[in-house]
Amino acid sequence: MTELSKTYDPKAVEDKWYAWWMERGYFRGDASKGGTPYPIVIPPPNVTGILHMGHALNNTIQDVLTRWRRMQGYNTVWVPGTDHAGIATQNVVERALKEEGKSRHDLGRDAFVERVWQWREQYGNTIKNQLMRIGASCDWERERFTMDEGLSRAVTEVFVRLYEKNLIYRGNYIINWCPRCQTALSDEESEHRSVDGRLYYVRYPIKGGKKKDYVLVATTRPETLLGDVAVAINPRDDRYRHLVGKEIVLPVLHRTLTVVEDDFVDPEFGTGVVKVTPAHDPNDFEMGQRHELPSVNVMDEDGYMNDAAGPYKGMDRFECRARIVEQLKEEGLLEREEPHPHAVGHCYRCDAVVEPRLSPQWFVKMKPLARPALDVVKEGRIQFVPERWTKVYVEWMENIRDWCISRQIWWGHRIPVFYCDECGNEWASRETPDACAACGGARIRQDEDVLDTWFSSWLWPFSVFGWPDEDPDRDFYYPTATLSTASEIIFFWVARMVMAGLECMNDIPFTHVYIHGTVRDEIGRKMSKSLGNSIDPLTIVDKYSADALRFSLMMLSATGTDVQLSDEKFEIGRNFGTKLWNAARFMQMHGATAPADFVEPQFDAALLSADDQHILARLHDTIASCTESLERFRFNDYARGIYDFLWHQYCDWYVEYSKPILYGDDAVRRDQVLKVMHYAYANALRLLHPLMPFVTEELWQGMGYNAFHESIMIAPWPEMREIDELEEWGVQAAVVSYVDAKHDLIRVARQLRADYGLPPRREIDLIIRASNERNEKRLIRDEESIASLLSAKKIQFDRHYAPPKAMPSAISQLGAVYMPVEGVIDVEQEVGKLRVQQEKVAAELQKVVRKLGNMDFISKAPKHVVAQQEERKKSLVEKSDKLEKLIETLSESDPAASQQERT
RNA sequence: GGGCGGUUAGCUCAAUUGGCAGAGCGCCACGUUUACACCGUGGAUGUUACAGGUUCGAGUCCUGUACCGCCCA
Repeated sequence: MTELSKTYDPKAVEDKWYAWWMERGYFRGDASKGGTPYPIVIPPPNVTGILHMGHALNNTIQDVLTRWRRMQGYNTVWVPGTDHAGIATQNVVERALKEEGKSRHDLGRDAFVERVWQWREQYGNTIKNQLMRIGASCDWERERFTMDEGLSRAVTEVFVRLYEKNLIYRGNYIINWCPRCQTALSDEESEHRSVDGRLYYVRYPIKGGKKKDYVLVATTRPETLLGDVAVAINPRDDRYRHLVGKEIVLPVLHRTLTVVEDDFVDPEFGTGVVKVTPAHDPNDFEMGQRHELPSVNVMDEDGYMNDAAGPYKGMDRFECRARIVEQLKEEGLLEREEPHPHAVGHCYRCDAVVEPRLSPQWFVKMKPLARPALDVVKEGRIQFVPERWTKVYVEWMENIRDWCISRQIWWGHRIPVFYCDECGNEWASRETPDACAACGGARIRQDEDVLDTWFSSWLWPFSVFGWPDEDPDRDFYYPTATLSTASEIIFFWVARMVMAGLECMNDIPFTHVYIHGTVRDEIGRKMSKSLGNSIDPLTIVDKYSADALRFSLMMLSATGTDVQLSDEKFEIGRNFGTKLWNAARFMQMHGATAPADFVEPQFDAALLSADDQHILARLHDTIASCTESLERFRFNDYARGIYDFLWHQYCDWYVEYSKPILYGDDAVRRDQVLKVMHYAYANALRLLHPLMPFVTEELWQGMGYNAFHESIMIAPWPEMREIDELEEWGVQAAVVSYVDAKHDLIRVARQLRADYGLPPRREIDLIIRASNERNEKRLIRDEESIASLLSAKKIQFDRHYAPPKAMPSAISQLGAVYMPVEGVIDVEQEVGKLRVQQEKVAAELQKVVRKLGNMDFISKAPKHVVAQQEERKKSLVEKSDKLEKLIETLSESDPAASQQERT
């Protein structure tokens, strides 16, 4: 046992223990050891990522689960890694190139990809190191990257399989296009945000008609009229029957448009007539298909207008919008415009306004994959926590649309599809072929596109375990246990993993999905880089310690609800760590006795005092509640449970109780107290370890508990003993309740002291009139500690005490407390105080009496509730009587007498 | 437009199957006490958003309203 320093210095400790844990290989998962597996795969952060509070929260959750299950003896593994974040990473490297005045095209594809790898070598470990700083017990030997050779093979394998099953196809459709990143996006990657747009009402002249013959069309994107091929009306809309068969003149370009009838048109929206632009709107595209309309694409991939835009060629899309509006005005074709807030898609990577664009892309056919993924959730084989997310998942699955997986970038898994320029063959291949699979021709080329990053992430729960190769680890660790993530990721990732798991492994990827809340700032805004309101977790680690960061996050986040953070919130964790530390120092000061065996402590029942029994019972309550809270993903209840035990049970009561004994000279009692203390403390440390790994390890070592288990990390999780088992140790339930009542008595007496403005240290005399003989005996046995807790010089026990004069007094469950004070007491004031108490009791009593007088209550409420109320009535009546008696005694006493005494 | 969540002490949030509304911070008073001022002791603070309903009993269940947030179109 080394002496603990006066204050806890996390900086000196955290790196040391992390390195030691690594060295001892505690994080390593070893399938060959068997047992019950408890695997978690990390939601892979972007390789470009730096740790933000959301990561800190999510990874603390995973670490708590992992460390807890590891202590419980599960064969645990937490697999870490990063994903290659195609668009984001390419953007980062392109930005760096731009500084050098180069573009990726200057380098060429191979050199550019090489450059990204270099970047990754240099900067890709940032988040890994940060996870280590917060104590994440990942098995780093298993660290994976989605662009690794093995994981890339998994991607190719899945692509080829799905291609061969016709579940992957290529087609010309409207997709979400980011003109800045110049790539297609999936529907999920286009984030809809409300924008203050305008709705423009444009006159489209009827061909051959007079000037007043026109149809009025409403649009939010006037620039797309350049690509119009028709106007559409609802076939049931009588207002426009006359248009059928007419031809319409497109403003600006004067092309001829047809009129089509389509149920899709909502007669209520705008004028009930819509322009049809198949190349620039998904609904119009479908209408175009239905009516065999041509598509006119008027925009290039960079968001500038192309040849088809005629005079507007070469103009930016927004500039073009403004100019078209101007021209329409000039020509008298803009009837009116009105404000029109509507949702507009934005690129989730660069925030540019997404442009619907007709282009050839690769898609995954989702319906066949979704069906089984829906079943496993509906059957409860996969459970969401909190449960409400099930519905979100189910609804998305039921309305699933095909997944656009091709991206027009260079960093990522290149689509393993090959084309033969000789025979036109197209095929998917696991290997890079030398010749055409059909004609043997050598003029073959690979598809230029790469795959969506999520196309590799959705394989993560099994690709990290070596799939598609045979792998004993995968047999053991798949399916994984819990997936912890944020709600934004349910569609992107969780849902797709379930589909991939069922498709490739024929089994679910995890049994539980824990959806944690969103981290917000102190005024409730989501933390984001652009708002600049983020709190950097590493700054918090430096300022308050990793344990404080972890503890505060868990304490504040009720299951799945959002967390509002500010710097000061981390003081909770820091203060708690300090409290813990000082409790250990206190124990250490009081003797170098070797700690008792805290697993099978073998207490001598005869030696257990009431307070010993009480703290043991409370400890086991806490073990039960912490364990249950963790099983139910109730992390804040877990944090609160151990916090309350250590601070309010152990430190506030037991340590205070122990002081007279430890400072006294009864060696047997001293040993007993220390034995109980160490037992309780060592167990509490273990309960706390998953949450505050560093300080608990430091204390484990510092207190010498390593004699039993060399590290707290591998010490067993405390085992809950039922009360009957505790009874065998000598813990009696009745005694435990007595101690609760004694605490109440002490509180009441302290209040008395405070009411009379006595400084805490000033010693007083007390008289206790116990309510019965049994309680009196118990109290007498505890006299020393009661006196110490109340700074009483002397306590007189007298079951028939009648105060000779007016005297401050109070009532507790165990009896009345009298405090003889020097000098006059204000009888009136004292009586007044008691009357207030009496009124409160009377009010309560009245409520209870009314309840018990209600026949409906007696007959309909469960028996135990009625019994509870009767018990309550009894104790209230008692209390009321005692108060009444006190008031009487006081009122009868002669103030003059005490006046005399004073002189 | 559809869906989900929220509204409880000054602030941030708890409250299991409906059964005595709690915690942390902050506030007030006292206190440097020989583990800890990152502390101790005591105290004050509630129309549980609003309006109905069900029930012996509602913060909790039902209906509606208002406001806030998120997701999807």
